[in-house]
Amino acid sequence: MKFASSYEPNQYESDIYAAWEAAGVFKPTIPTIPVDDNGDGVDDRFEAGAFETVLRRREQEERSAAHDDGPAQARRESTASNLCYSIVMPPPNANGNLHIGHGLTVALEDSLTRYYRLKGASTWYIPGADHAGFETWVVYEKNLEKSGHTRFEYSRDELYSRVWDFVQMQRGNMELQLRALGASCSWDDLTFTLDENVIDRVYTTFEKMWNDGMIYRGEKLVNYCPKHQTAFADIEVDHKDEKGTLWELAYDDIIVSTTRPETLFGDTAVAVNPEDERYKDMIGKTVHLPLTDREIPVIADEHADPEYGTGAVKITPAHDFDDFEVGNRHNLERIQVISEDGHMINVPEKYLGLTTEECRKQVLKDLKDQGILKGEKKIVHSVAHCYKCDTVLEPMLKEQWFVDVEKLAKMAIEHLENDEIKFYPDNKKRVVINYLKNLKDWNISRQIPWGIAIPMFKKVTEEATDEPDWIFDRRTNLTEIEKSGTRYVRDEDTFDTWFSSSHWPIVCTDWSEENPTPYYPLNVMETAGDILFAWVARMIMMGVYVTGEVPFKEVYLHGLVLDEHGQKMSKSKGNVINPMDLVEKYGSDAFRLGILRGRSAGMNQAFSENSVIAGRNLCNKLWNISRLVQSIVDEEFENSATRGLPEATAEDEGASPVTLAPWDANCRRQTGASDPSRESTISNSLYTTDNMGEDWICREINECTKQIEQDMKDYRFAEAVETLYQTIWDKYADWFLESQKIYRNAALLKATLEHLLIILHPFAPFVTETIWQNLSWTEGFIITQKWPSRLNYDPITAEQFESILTIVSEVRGTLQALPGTNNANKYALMYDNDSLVEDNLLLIKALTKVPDINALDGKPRGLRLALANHELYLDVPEQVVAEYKDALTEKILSVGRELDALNARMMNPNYVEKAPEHLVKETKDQIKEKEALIDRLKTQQELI
RNA sequence: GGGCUUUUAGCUCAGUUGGCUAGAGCGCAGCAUUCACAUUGCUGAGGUCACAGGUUCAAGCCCUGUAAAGCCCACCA
Repeated sequence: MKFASSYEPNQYESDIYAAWEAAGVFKPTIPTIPVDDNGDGVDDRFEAGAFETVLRRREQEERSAAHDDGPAQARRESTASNLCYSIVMPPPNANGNLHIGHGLTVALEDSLTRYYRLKGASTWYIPGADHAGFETWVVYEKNLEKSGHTRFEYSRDELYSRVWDFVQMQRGNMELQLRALGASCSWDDLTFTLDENVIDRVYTTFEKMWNDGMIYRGEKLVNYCPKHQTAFADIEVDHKDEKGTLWELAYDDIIVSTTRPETLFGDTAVAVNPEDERYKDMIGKTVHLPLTDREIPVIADEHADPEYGTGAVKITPAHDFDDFEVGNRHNLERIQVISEDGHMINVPEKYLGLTTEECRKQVLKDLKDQGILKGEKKIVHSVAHCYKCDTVLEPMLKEQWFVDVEKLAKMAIEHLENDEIKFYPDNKKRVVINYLKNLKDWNISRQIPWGIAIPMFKKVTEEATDEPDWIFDRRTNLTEIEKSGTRYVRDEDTFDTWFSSSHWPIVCTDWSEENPTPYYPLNVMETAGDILFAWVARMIMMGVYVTGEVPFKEVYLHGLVLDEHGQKMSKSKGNVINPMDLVEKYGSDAFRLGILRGRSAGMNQAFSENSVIAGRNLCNKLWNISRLVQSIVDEEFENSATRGLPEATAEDEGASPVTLAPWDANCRRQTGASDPSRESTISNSLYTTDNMGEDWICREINECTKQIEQDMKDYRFAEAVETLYQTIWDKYADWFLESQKIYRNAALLKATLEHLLIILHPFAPFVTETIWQNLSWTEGFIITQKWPSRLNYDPITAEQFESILTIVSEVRGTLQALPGTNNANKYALMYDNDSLVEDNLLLIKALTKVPDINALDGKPRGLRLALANHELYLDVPEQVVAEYKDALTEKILSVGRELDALNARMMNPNYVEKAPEHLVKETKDQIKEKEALIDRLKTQQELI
């Protein structure tokens, strides 16, 4: 016996993965770089006919799902991109560990990759690693502080190289974990977000934008974390509702409302609504700013809401986003009173150097003493927090680089409205368009060293020349450069990580204008729904801007993986599930099957260990199915000389160049091959279907395969897994294999098992490959097999088998319901004039476990089964039948209720008139059947 | 304020263009045991499909409204 009695994933998974990797099966089969082997000056990948066999298969598929073809579609027709399937991995943190979300991502992406690989595409699943700018920086800075140092002791370049070393030391776990999850990605093509080609591409884009006038330097308010001393993009800000106080302060005759009294030193106006009668007379006058000797003007601006607070608002353009806008409209001075490390500056001596919090207390005290504080109210308002350290963010006036997004957004919207990207779930497309329509200019400067340096240099001002103040230059390894005799120093800031990430599909596929690749646009972008704006929207803008084409044809967004009670996982709640623990405990396949179960696009959904256990059970079931099938096939083929099994012709074989030696009894790989004569017989056998169950299982497997094809097209992973689960377990094992214990059909067993293994492989790669190798019927890896074509069967016999299923189920149910236990082998079954039963005596006997099945001799006796079309009796003594009487009455009643409902439907003239004909006919048939059934049950009842 | 999503069995979810006598897994109850598999097999219980109206021969599905839960964007002096 080659197979152990249960499947132990840990014994096989890493070996299997290593074998795949060594054989190079993860690499795309169509080259990713241009080739011109025939020397005709044309990129061979784009020549039609180069991959005829694949193309033919593709065409068939395309034809069945033909849809309108835009110009881009037409251009790609008959080119290599038609045969390619590309997908990039959202890069996990290079020096981190994978969390449950990565587990889901890999399960989804790798299932797609493996499916399309089996379908014959040249698949390219491109792995990535993220330098995780801010995250990594925070961790590094914490370490630095622990060792008693601060970032200010080092230059930017020193810090960069220190973090680089730090990351290198920590690296590697993530890649190992991706392997453990079975990700069939092309490791040679792993892209790190700080790779040279990434930086290069980012600089090229930046230069293009600079030349196009889309980059500007501006002093604007940005959200600034005083602790981390860096600015954030709007999208990185965590808004939280908090309780606060609204204070009312008397600025002479006007009472203003504020939540931030300490910023009053930065006030340069008081605004009232132009329509507000209360303050009309004040407009244009000045008021005294408390605690200072300044006078500030009263201005009219729509921003002041007469309904809110006192209707008058102090304006601090340097420390509030709305006030900044008001300041711009009225040309107000911006006075910065809070420094970048959160202390008071440009304020009277008394307050100088206080933290904002200390200052607020002092200011309130002084205002109260002077009678200026007129009132306070508790309110709830939303406050911006640092998403990393939870510090309250300070709106800070800073010179930063901005991208004018108007053109970018407009182009992206055009392509989106042109339906060039299909979204799953589809409502997200509208959400993205809406976001892009309201997008504000994008602050791309970050004040952290760990990232891509902004390639801008500032003129050293002492030297007065006509040269521009800022110039673009790629030499960011230098802090200072000279150009046209003028000295320039490098801007110390780095790019917002999303600026470079937005190039991901371009850099991963190595697209360039000179060498467009058939792998761009990607077939699908699969990622988490919560980075729809930060990443997906930006990739679309950047893709269109750089390449003129959308970066991907479809977007699949997954939701959050919640805990088993639908709660968000968090360290503080202690409900975090580590995917690697589950892989360790139940195997990679079990994890993948478990996490895909019950999951649909865009939804935050619960996940529990139970679903992984269900997955593990399926793997074990499949393992044992294979064990049984192999034992039958082995036995049958040993006698095959006398049986004369037919042989397949050459074109039915799926030859593959890679071979693995089979495992021995201890599931370790042997060096030698197994008996070649036996192997060739098995691998060449063709099947015929000899009985109804065989036709039936072929039909069911075909249905299942078709279903999976549709599900994969629609990204319905959970449904695909569900279908497989039921086909393998309920149909193949519980019915077909049970019947094969009676009628053995080795060639069919082989064909069907291989078929099932292949269609399960995208979801459970390890167990299917392990079994494939153990069976060693067909050469090569399962991962590179062909997606199976339909099995041949006779539909009429397949349908007839359903009757057997009904009979067997009814016998089992009735036996259970009869008084007493263990009834199965007590009572014989009798049939009257029923050829279906007569022809399948052995099978029915085996499935029902009744001791005997006989033709009825003489008058009917015993218990008649509740079957409309079959005359079957259980040979039960009258006394037992009498005890069963209540159950029988209940059955008659329940069938009667069903019959009433059907009759009511037919009594409705509108139904008969308007419903489709086939439904009316169906109802009529059902009525006939129910009537017959009731009739039989009633005779039975009278017999008692 | 604007937008999105969800509500179906004890739990987690399916239910695709209306044809439903509403399904699955887990859980629960009963029965089985030298069988490929106890990570098993068989049988069963369990649902006014959130609520109220409407359209239709027919509504879990379509329309209108209500309620509850969750999310996103904007505002919040």
